[in-house]
Amino acid sequence: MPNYSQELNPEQLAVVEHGDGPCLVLAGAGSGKTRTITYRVAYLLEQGVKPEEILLVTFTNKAAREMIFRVQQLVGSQLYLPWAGTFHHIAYKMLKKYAPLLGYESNFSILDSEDSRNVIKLCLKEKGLDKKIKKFPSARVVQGIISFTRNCGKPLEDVIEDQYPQWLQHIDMLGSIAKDYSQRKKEANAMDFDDMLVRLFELLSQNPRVRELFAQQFRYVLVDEYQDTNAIQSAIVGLFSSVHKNILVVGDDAQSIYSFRAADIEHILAFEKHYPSARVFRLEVNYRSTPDILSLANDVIAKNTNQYKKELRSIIDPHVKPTLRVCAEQAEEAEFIVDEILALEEEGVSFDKMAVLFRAAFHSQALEMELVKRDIPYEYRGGVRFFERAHIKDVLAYVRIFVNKTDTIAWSRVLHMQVGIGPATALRIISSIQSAGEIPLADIELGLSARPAMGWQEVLQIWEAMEKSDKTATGLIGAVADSRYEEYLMSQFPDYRDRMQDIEQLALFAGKAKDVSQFLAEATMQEQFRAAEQQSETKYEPKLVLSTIHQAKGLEWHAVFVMHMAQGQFPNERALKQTKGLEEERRLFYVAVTRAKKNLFLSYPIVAGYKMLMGGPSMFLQEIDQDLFEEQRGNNDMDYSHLSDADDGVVYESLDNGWSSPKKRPTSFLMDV
DNA sequence: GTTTACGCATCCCCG
DNA sequence: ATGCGTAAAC
Repeated sequence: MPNYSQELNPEQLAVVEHGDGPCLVLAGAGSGKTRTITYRVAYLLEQGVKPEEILLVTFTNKAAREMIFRVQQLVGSQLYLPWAGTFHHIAYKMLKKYAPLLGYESNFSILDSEDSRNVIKLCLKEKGLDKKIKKFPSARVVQGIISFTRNCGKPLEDVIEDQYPQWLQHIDMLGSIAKDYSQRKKEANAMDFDDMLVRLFELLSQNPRVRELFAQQFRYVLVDEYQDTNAIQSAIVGLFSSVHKNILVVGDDAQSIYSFRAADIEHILAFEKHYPSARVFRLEVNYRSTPDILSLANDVIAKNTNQYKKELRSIIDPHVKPTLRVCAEQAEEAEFIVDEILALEEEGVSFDKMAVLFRAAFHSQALEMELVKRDIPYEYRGGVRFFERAHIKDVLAYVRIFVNKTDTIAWSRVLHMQVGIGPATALRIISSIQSAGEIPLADIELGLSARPAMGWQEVLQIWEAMEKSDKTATGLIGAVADSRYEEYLMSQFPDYRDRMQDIEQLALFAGKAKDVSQFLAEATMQEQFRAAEQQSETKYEPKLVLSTIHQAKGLEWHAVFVMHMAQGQFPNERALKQTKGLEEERRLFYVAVTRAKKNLFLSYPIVAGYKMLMGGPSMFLQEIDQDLFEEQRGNNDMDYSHLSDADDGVVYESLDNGWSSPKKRPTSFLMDV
């Protein structure tokens, strides 16, 4: 059993030993938040609370795994916390059981965001909106509008007025598309990510008996990262704790950075209003960063007004002031970063103890070129997730139709893989299957001509192989892979060997799942699983981390570089147009600097690429106390006078392959049309 | 009528 | 890299 008073500081201890009732824990960056939660759980268990009486909601799967692991270490046994996980995991578990109450079959499919976008494309096409008759938002934008609306709990009109005023004239059409989209999903017995939350809320609010059952069971509700919850999540949490009122939320309003997916800082700020009897605790002792870094961080966040005032205190000895490096251009910024990294490595800081952070993914392009040139191993956090790779999704689509024959989205994917079957034939086959109901696939009359018929036969062969398998997730994947899929990959892609290896990894992952639906759900809900290729590396090699700031949240490194701190880039121009956008950008900067333990380097280029004038230093650099960092300038002083007449000739050109824009923009790119 | 091949725009703010 | 619109091929 842990020795609480010895292993926790007084602030943390107070939270852990808090009795009953609502409770808000404002946990600053690096203040031992995870530690506090895990000790709290251990404490509750020690008080005789049963594992199934604790609901522990986290933001990511990784956080859930880590907390479960650490609680296990504390209580020293193979403890099972059945209700610890992300909102989506918990929702899935409940929805699976109560699907019929909501009009779903319990074998419902889960659509990932690409699937859902494809359905929206169909809806748009149906309305004749695919042609550019009149300007209409793209499928991606429509998806964003619908998703945001559902998560923030406001009417569509409000969301469009606030966030998408340029589409106000299409408001009725958008509403109609949202309806069509919803209906298509329902017909396919499928839920998208938002449905997982919306349907759970429906289940609890419309079925008092179900709500009572869970609310009675959950004597203690704990929510991590509460500053990033959206309206529907916050409502769900409220329902779960409606009987015992033992709701403990942990978060840091200063790190609320997910408003683009409807997270709202107001939930944490208004917690006391919502739960008037709430006790508030603050964790302000920071175990991560030097005082030099924290002084800068505190000064950054002090510029925000909509927040709980906090002051992080360091317990570490001073080290060095943060550095601000003003660079002539992107290449020099990259060189500077690489030079510093090599110098630190020389001092014994290995590459994996350092990270370069940036506001937007493409900011790292110039740096990556330099890293390749200088032969520095790095890993880019981001890119296509394992379960979103095309070939993985192909195989999953076969498994999905096997589990849920009405999954038209998966069917469409399966059919389009066949040569000879295009959109028209696919549609015909899908509607035949839908109306056929329980009739075996092979018996369905389709009346196809020769070429499509051949493709269909191949699908049937794979289906039969799945029928003959042991029907476990691993067996089904094997059946698909052993059938014609390898040939298909071979015919389509030169790198088919790598792709087949991924599918082996998939089969391996499938071995861990309870049953096939569980496997499919896990696969779709694993937001950050990319382990396959990393684990199969022959030798472990420490790598420098490149990451967006969003992805860096919750992590820490010995040395952190925040690059591209130029006006227009960070704060991001588009983000500034949002209401309360500036404060969120500032929080993002705060998140970035609080990742650093010992060394913090800030940098920005004056020009980037060819003839592109950056906007000078970020306002975040200008507004803070200039004594809090050491400013350095590059050696090669350049003459920028030729750029000052940046009239309508200024062109935004990115450096390489990616996608350079050939069109001239009417004004500086900073205006961002 | 359907499918496929090919050129060109677009994806990039953030998960 | 991917996704689309268009035009040739089945």
